Amino acid sequence: MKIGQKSVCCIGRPRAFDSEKALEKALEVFWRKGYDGTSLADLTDAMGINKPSLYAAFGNKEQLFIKAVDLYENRPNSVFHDALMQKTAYAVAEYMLYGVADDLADKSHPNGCVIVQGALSCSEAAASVKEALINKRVGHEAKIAERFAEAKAAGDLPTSADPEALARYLGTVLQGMTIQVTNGSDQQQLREIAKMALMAFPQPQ
Amino acid sequence: MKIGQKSVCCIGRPRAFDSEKALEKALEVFWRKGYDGTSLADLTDAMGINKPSLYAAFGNKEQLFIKAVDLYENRPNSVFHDALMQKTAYAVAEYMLYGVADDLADKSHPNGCVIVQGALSCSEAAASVKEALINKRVGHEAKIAERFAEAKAAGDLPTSADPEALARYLGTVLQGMTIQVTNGSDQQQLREIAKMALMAFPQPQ
DNA sequence: TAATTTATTTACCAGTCGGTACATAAATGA
DNA sequence: TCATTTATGTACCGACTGGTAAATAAATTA
Repeated sequence: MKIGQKSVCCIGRPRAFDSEKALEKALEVFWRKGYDGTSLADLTDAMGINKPSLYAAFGNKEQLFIKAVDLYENRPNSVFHDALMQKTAYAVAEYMLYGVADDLADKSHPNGCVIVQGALSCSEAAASVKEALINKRVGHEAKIAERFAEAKAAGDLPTSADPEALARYLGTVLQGMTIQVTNGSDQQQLREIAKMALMAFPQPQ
Repeated sequence: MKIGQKSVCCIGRPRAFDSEKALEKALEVFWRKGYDGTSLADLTDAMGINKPSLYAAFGNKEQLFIKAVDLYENRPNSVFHDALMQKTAYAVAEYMLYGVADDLADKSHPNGCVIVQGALSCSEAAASVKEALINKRVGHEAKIAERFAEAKAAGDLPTSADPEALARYLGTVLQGMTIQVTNGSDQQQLREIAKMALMAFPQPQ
């Protein structure tokens, strides 16, 4: 609905910070410290803004967390979406296992996965956040199961295969790998785990 | 060093609570809420004592957590120790996977594993607790690797087997299963995961 | 009974928690 | 220039954080 006007954007004083970059900073803190472990002071320090700006732009701590996790899910190099587009169920699992291994080993961002670690055990104040993350994890597994069901219909998984069980197994290994990296496992070790996990997966043909 | 005297125990006013039971209550709270998510008020409420008693008996929040986790590790029905005593490496893995599946499905205690979830992502105040839990997880895997190395020497694992890689894979699946149960997986589903994970493990003979 | 030792209760500490009221600053359109 | 709108900085809110000082209570030994 662009109307060729010189008005930059909106009425009122323009915000002095980049909303997206501030959200990235917030994500990094939540990722590192979890929801309960992150204070508003941690957030405003990292984001370079003060509390009223944070509340005006993002709602409150909980809504900021959800927005940060949404950003996390839609990261440009998200392994998840690319994996689902592989040609066979085996290739999907393989892409996801090695892709996550490589991503987890990447030291340019905090350890692990914010969806797994953000609010695993938590205070009552974080209960709704915990539930939101559970829904995301379950939803991801459901999408994998759906992809495996397609593969089964397409004939590249045996008729005896259980798409949901396969998805749960794959999810289990991926979630376990996020803990392994916190334990100190490096890229090679994570890829070894991926390789072993694949041995339990129905081979193509 | 029992000397047959009628003195019950010690000098001074006796404590009015059962130290072990209070510790069990503390464990349950930490298990459910994690270290950051648990407040001293949560603890004193659950333990039925007040703060000065807690501090006199257990030190501080951090020391109480460590003591609670020690209690957790030495639970009577701890799968871990029993698993290591099985006759073959495969039997060790099998016992551990199915044992953990059953234990995780047990609704008489909080979900998951306090060693995995207690301080995965956490505040700076919990950094030392996080490190202690990492050490425990790594230590457990090291004991499994040791057991697998014995098995390899005994000839019940192929000479090509890598005991440490096998232990890491097993640990990964077990840790992933603790998250699965929080996601809502039931006993049957956890046992399915255990079954699949075993398919990647070197078969006996 | 008196002195000693330890546990409990109450009340409190400074610091931090998530969140907001209010005054001011910077942009807009009229 | 002026009213309007939105963002910012400061200063504050009550509630809660982990932790403790001090008084009292209950056991011991002498």
